[in-house]
Amino acid sequence: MKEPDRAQRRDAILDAATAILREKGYRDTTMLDIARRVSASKETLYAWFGSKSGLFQAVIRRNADTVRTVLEAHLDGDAPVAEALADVGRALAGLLLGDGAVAINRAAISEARSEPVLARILVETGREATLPFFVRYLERCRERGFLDFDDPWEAAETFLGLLLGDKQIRRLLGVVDAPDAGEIETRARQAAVRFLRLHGCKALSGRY
Amino acid sequence: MKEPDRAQRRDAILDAATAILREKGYRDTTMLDIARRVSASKETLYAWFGSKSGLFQAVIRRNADTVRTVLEAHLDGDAPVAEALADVGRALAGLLLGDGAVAINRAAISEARSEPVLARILVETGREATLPFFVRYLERCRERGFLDFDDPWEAAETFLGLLLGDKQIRRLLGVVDAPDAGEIETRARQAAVRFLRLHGCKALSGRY
DNA sequence: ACAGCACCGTACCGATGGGTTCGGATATGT
DNA sequence: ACATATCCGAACCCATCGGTACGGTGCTGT
Repeated sequence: MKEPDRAQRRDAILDAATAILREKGYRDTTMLDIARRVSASKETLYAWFGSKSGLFQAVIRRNADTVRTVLEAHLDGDAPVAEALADVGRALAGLLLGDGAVAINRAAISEARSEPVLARILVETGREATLPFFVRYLERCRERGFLDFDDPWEAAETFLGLLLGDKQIRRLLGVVDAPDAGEIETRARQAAVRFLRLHGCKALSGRY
Repeated sequence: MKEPDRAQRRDAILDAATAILREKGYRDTTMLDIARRVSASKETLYAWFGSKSGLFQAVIRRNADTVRTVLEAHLDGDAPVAEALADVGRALAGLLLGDGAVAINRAAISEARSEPVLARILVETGREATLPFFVRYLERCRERGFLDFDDPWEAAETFLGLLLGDKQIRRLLGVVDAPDAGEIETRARQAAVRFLRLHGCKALSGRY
């Protein structure tokens, strides 16, 4: 198989795995399911990815890449702080509360005790790869006198808390649906407003 | 078996189930494991609880009862708002981030897609049974002019977000340990302070 | 044209665990 | 002391699924 075909096929397999993961959850997603959906054989899946866990590690990595790319795009402009925060809040809320991320997080959590590989990959390529950008952004704002806080990592976690509340847990438990565009918008705005109320420099009010 | 013995035995079974759940996770906890630990037979387990799911529904219910009891105790005094918030924050953080609740939440999340029973019970007996007390408390504070907000449910979620940040998710993913007493203390205090900064009535500063 | 490789489809293996059944033991109530 | 109900322990049934092996097929590069 030629290289471009190969990459395309690999993407198709990961797409199928993602789709079935969303439909049935990790435990109930069998390698045969995935093989059938893309008209591949189990043998090929094992040849390419080694194991079920390996296949889903690839799924997680690919997903995390797209998330990271989207996120960084919102943090390198020089928009007013309130807008930048709302922007990143919108993106983050949409991604983390969406069906895809929920399915992946469920998978990682299901296996967290016996086989923490998925969880480790998820955290490494997700939070630990993405949050530093946000932290650096917050520090830049502090240097310019727009924001005030002691620990930027703690501030970042505060923003996450304000943005998500306990909605992410309820999503994982399956008792609420993914937020629509309207809810995402209000969550992002509220989080930005409240974060500024906590950490915005009073002296600069109105100039954010 | 006499009634008191029966209740005691039931408790022993639920204790064993909880312990093994914490050790091995839901999927890897077998009915035989539980039976052996309490020197019971699988038949008895099925006679009493119907199924594995039924047994763990009972585990969740019993756990939720103790959580609710603890929580309510912190909300009916007339301590200063800041102290009451810190109190409930301490209790909540200790419980929700502890090994027991983490194991239960993992179990519910693992089964959330195919068999949402555990998740439903968890939410019904947990959040939906407990949060109303907190919401009523917030409303009382608003009536007395100590707090200011539009929607008490949203305010309650904000408090949860400030208290937990994304620590609960990282706990579920197994990448951080349960917080020690010191961390719980600072989380609770910080959450209370910040919540008051957002929703405390300025006019009453210093009188909370 | 032909050798070689990758791939498909299917059958198979081994282990696991939920749930059921049954024989024998123990306790309860009369 | 006897009848009844409950419980233990072990064997059993059965479905599932990760992983492997194999025979057949089509594309690739020479």
